[in-house]
Amino acid sequence: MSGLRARQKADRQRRIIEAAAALFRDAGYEGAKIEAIAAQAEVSIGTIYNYYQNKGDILGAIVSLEVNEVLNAGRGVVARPPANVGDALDTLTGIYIEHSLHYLSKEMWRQAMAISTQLPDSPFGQAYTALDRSLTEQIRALIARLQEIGLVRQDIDGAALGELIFNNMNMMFIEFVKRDEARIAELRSAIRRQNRILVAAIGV
Amino acid sequence: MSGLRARQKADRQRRIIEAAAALFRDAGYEGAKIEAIAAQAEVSIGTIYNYYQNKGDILGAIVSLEVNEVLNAGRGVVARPPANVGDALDTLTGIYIEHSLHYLSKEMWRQAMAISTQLPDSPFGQAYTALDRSLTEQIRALIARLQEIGLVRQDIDGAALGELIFNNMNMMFIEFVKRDEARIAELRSAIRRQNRILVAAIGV
DNA sequence: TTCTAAAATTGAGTCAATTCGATTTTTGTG
DNA sequence: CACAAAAATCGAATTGACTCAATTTTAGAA
Repeated sequence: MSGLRARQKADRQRRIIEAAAALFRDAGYEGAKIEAIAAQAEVSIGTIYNYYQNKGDILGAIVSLEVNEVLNAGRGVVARPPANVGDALDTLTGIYIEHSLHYLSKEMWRQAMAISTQLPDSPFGQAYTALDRSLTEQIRALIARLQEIGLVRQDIDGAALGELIFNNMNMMFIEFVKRDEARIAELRSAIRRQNRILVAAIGV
Repeated sequence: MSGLRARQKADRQRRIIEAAAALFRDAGYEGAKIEAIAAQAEVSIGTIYNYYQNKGDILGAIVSLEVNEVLNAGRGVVARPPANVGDALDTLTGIYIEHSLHYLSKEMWRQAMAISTQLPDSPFGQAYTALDRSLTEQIRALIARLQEIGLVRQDIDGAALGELIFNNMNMMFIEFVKRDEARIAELRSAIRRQNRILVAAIGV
């Protein structure tokens, strides 16, 4: 059986995440005091630190949920890509970007990115790096798929290309979340413009 | 005349920066307490906050010095680029990367990057964004130069290409400073490998 | 059921960045 | 030189993330 202790643990963890997500959304990351999260989750401050090493890790848990959803959504595109290199890249990129602000505000993204650079060895820092790598791998998989189909030249270094595309998209996304007034549509078209150079170079 | 007040101000500012730079280097960013910086600079805590909005801005002032040096070093390459697209990009990128750890440790870079994402509207956040833009502009200038010389095709969208190259390099640099064990040589060769795809595509 | 060790919770206390009102210094005017 | 306004300095008090030793709860053996 699943034991009382295990059940309580799962329940407390869920309450902490729910309380934190609500407060991050309403008050912002800085505005959400640990004391308030603890009160809302009906646990003590100490318990929160028993579950998470620091405030950033709580945000990290929420970010991971989001990015994993994005990765899932991307699988479909890799499996059945549009029959055109430019569209294929744009569709995958589009899924990433459109989903990105579903649960996380720009401020939450900024904090998450900052923490992952500041503390690359913390649990969240490592998880974030792993998520970035998964996204890179998914783009590489798309390119490999396009090479199989014959839409991308076989002699292209797919691994390097995938990383290049991811890095550029990611950097554009970072700039995007840094400017509150930046719009998703502009971000997508800027990335499309940059990818166009690559598309011309790698198509058969 | 330059007034007592103005002279004292400049002198205090210099002392704060010198004290902070020394302590950041010796104790790390987190380890350098504001109280210690104040003591070493022979000013009070309050005075430090009169000159800088927060601890991050002090680091920001130091980072700006460094990046401006890098930009200066880059001018020479743009003026007289190597007679080969791949080498031209590699030389400029190389200057950026080799200089980067001259005054700033990886930990200082991590903190600086984190702060610039976390607080994009703080004085340092805006300065950092401006520095990134200047680097992008310099790469664009190099490409424009290569187009003039006839080494890069005229019909290439130089602005988009420059941004693409900068974004990729910058993202690689971020990953580099996140891993203490990463080596400069590996970073450069990874970037060269990615640029190779572009070089093949844009050369005449 | 009773008891003990292990696991988990708790919140008062610590630490360091940042604030802010009182105090001091500089400037320029008469 | 004397003086008042402006500019700058100062550090004690505030704030909020995080720690840790004491306490409570659970598991499971006898």
